[in-house]
Amino acid sequence: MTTTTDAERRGWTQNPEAVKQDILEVALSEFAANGLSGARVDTIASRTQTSKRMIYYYFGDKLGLYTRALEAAYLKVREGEASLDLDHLPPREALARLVAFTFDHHRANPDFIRMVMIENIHNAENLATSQVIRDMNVAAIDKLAEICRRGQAAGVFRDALDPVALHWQISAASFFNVSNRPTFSAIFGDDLFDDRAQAAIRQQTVEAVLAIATQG
Amino acid sequence: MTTTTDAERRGWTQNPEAVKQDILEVALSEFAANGLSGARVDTIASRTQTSKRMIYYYFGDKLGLYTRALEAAYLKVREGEASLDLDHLPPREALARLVAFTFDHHRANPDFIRMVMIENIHNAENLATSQVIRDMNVAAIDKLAEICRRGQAAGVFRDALDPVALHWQISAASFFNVSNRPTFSAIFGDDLFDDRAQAAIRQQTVEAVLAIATQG
DNA sequence: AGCGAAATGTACTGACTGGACCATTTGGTT
DNA sequence: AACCAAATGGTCCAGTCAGTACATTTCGCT
Repeated sequence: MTTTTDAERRGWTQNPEAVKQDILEVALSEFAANGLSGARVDTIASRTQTSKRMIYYYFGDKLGLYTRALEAAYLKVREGEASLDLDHLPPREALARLVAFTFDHHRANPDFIRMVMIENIHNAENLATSQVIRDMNVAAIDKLAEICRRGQAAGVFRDALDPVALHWQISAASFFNVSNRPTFSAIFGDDLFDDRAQAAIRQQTVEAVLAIATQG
Repeated sequence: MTTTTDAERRGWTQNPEAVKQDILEVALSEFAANGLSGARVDTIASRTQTSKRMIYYYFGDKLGLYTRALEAAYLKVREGEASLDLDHLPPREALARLVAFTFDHHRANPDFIRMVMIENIHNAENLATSQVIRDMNVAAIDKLAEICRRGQAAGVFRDALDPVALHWQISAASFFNVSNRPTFSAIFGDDLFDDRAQAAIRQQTVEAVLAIATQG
């Protein structure tokens, strides 16, 4: 992870990258847990190997730190998605796999979901300034667009099928499943969130998306 | 602040209910806009006809005010839903109408959506303590359960059809459409949120839900 | 016509919190 | 081996904000 092997002696050694990374990771979890205004810079600092001084040294201010943490969250999730290869599957199967994968992947990354929730509360003001994030996301939809193209060429998908609208459907289900779990289970109980029920929900979602995509 | 003439001074009539209502409405919009920790009690007070003193007099503390505002948001939305009568429609049409209505209704109540988002950020801790809200929501699903029952009796819906799981699907689409609009349009542009595109998304959602419900 | 409880106004405070300041150490370069 | 910029530590400050103390007004009830 870091080269802190010989750097562990004495109080501290200069290690800018490791310090930045340390701060970012703690900040991400703290912002995800408490929101932008709810998070405390002092708390972040205390959970770090370094000090508050370093936060301001590297990130300028609280908002700067938040923005970088947001980028880090997107980056981490998009990296996880990159491993998915669907080119060898026929269109319907590829789409089904993509939906199931997205569903599971969101479930596995609650911190990312929470960061996006928080960003939405703030009207995406900070995300809007990050070209990095926009590029990442536009790239993320390419995989889906390619599946749509193949499906239409094969005549199994509708002609009027907008990849963005389809992405919207997939995201809606996968995102909501994580973002609204607290209120949903407070009202209706936890039953829908155990592994068996989640598998059923996922299957339901796959079917719903396939129904939308399929040539009627 | 200003010299009080007799006319102005008369405005000082005791009117507890109106004062409470005034505070609640302002609080709702302020909490919805800025979140629990982001909202400022002083700002709420200043936008009110009354003073900060009254907020603490009637609501105890910030969290108490927030909880009451959350309840008010739920109440307002559930009232709007009550007007929907679907008993005279056949099951499939009733379900289609319910989905379309929910989609539009969520769109029309962004403050409610934002309050629920905020509550999810806080792990529904405050919602969990409010029996009022739980009752309201459980009642809200009755309408859907009745449609499911009729559809199954008529043989047009699947036997294994959980009303709660179906409600989950409907909510996911309708909620996400409002909650994630900022990030979504920051990344993919506003196109998906003009009236024409929204009508298409709504239709897509209706089809998706019908596909799930329909006897396969 | 006045008593008392409810309702309201004004001014204040104690704690928290983001951020700044100054001093010190490190490590590469000359 | 001296120097300097980058990196780090420790401490403090100035503004903000939730909440409070104290005083005053209203009004239903006798």
